[in-house]
Amino acid sequence: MKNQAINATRDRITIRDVAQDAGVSVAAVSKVLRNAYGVSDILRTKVETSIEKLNYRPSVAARAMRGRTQTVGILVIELSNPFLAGVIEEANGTLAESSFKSLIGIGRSTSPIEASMIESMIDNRMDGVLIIAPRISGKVLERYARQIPIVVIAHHEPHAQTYDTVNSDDRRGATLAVEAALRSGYTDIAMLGYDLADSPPTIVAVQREKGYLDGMKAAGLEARILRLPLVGTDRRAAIDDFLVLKDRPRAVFVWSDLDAVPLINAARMSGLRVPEDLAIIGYDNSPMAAIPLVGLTSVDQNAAELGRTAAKTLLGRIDGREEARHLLIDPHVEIRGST
DNA sequence: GCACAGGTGTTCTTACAAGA
DNA sequence: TCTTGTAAGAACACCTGTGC
Repeated sequence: MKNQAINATRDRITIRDVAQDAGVSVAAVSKVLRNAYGVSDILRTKVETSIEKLNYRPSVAARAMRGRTQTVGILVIELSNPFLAGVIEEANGTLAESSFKSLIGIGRSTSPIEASMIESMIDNRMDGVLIIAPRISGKVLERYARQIPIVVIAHHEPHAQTYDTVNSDDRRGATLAVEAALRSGYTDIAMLGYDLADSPPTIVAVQREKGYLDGMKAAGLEARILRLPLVGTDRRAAIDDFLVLKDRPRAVFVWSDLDAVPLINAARMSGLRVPEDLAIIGYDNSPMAAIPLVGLTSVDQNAAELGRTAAKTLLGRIDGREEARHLLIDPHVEIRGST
């Protein structure tokens, strides 16, 4: 086993092999790789020919010893949320423009797994970590951020000192949803949230509840929050129960399209007319909400802008910026048939 | 046998000297 | 002045020697 490992190391093509094949020094190869000043076209051609011939790839581990690996970890809560795809795609594209590669880890909505993933990213000497909607506490993130640059999306912690946050203004977005319902003539507006008992105060759902309460208070209306079971559990029965409530509201703001899309589907399947019997507003403006047969009015938190801004913020951290930044991106409501 | 310190190997980068 | 090479250095894992 040990011999195999040694052979694997020796079989690897190194910068020395390239230098020997091209008939130049190791330093010359290093300069070509880094596109450094002072390299003639002839030398560059020689080196590039040998790199291609030997199929050489620089060792990330060895580069890490000198400083950067040019890799960034992206840690996501899960992959079933279609909204996240837009964030990841834009972040990945922005990082690629700066020659950084991104590797994705899935936290599966549990703090220990998220912590383990972050530690692996640190151990693999990644240059930074982009975390989307973590369950892990801000205190723990502060600790990790002393070891590696961290930017967090969908995590409201405006007082964090060692890491940056980039968020949609979730509180404002929820207020906009209430205002959109009011403009459509609804006054009996409830919110469908979920059980926040074991959730940290930094999660987006908490901000969205505050925004809903702000909107209802400003309109002089009574707020009413109904709760589904925890995210990750089967909530179909709870949605069905909501639809047959005797005092079912005329309009409902749902904390996320993750629940709003199943709700609109269940409502129609049970014979309810949307929006005539029940108006529904979601949050995220996920691709599913935009499908004409779904036609869900939803708060758009601009996934592409979130991903792009977060990636740029992380690159700034990697470049040595030390003061924390906490950025909010303006949401807007995308009106469709469900209201 | 264990802990500790120092040495060695690995891969790449960088400062600076030398040659055309 | 531009191009290239040498030597030193960085940072880690692993190895070896020494003393208790």
